[in-house]
Amino acid sequence: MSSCSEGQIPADQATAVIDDLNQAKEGVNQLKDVLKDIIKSKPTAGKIMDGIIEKLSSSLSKLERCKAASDPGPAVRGGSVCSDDRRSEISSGKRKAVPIPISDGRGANRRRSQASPGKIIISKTLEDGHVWRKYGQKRIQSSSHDRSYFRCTHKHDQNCQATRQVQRSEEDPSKYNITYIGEHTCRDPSTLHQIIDMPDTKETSNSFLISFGPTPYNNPTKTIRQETQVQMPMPSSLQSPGTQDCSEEVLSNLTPGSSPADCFMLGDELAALVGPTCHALNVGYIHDQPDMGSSLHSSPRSIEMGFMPNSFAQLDQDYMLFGFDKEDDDFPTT
DNA sequence: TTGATTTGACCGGT
DNA sequence: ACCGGTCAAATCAA
Repeated sequence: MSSCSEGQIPADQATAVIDDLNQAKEGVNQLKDVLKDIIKSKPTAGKIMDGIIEKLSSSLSKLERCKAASDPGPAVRGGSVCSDDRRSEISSGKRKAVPIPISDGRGANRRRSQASPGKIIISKTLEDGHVWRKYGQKRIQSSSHDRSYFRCTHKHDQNCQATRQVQRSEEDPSKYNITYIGEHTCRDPSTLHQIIDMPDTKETSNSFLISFGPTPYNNPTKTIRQETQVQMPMPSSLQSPGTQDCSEEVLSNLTPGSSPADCFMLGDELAALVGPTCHALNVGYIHDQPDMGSSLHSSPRSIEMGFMPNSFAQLDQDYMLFGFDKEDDDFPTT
């Protein structure tokens, strides 16, 4: 994706793909939460999911840059395109161009623009696959709960500018309002060796191949194996959308084309299907449009997971293949 | 000992 | 002046 040039990706298509990636990312986050017990016994599973999240974040960042390049209109404002929003504010001329005074350390370029809200998510869990370091907590006037401020642990060693703000929901204190600002540009060293760079889209069409195994970078044809076969009937939650609460909702993702009803579902039956020795993981997707239902089927050699309309993923011990079919609506369903 | 969290201070934007 | 975001010393925990 680094090869993308200005205007190469239409803004609307980029928005759709970004939206899909965002939902895939959140789905993996929820999956990780659901499978936390399994992860304890099989840490590799957790690392795999961390790798997925990292890669999705990286792809999102790249896509958003492409989108910003092809659509430099005002809609870009408020997005998390720039990895360093403070610098962007300075470069835009709107903010005071104050270099960080080193003398005291305190008081250096404090406030970020309130017009850059970032992406707001309501979640029951604070876990999102990234390692955050809390750097502040404030009582906010408009809320009865304190707001916590987190930055990426790799801010200094990898100059990762991602931050998030966490606040308990006013309506439902069991949930958190999480505002993500900036994109992760870091790579967790614990998973770095497991991740290869995204192949150029010219070679992979609409699919992205991510390797989590020790497979050499240039050997993408390694046989996919499935140690445990699982039969996966269509979960009831996938057949009757809209009746289950979403554990995480994207409230503001800066992509007007997405529906508020879009969310990931991780039914208990799905979690129950994944045994402790199973390398296959399920992510279900619910959409309010019946003709864009989720896809989920299994075979002895692979398991395809319905993430979202026009997308799929294959997960194995060593590979995860994400497919984002931009045009075809006839991805097979069972 | 080292890294993470807490917390009051500082500062910029409104 | 007020509010909110960030810093960094102090403190805590592993």
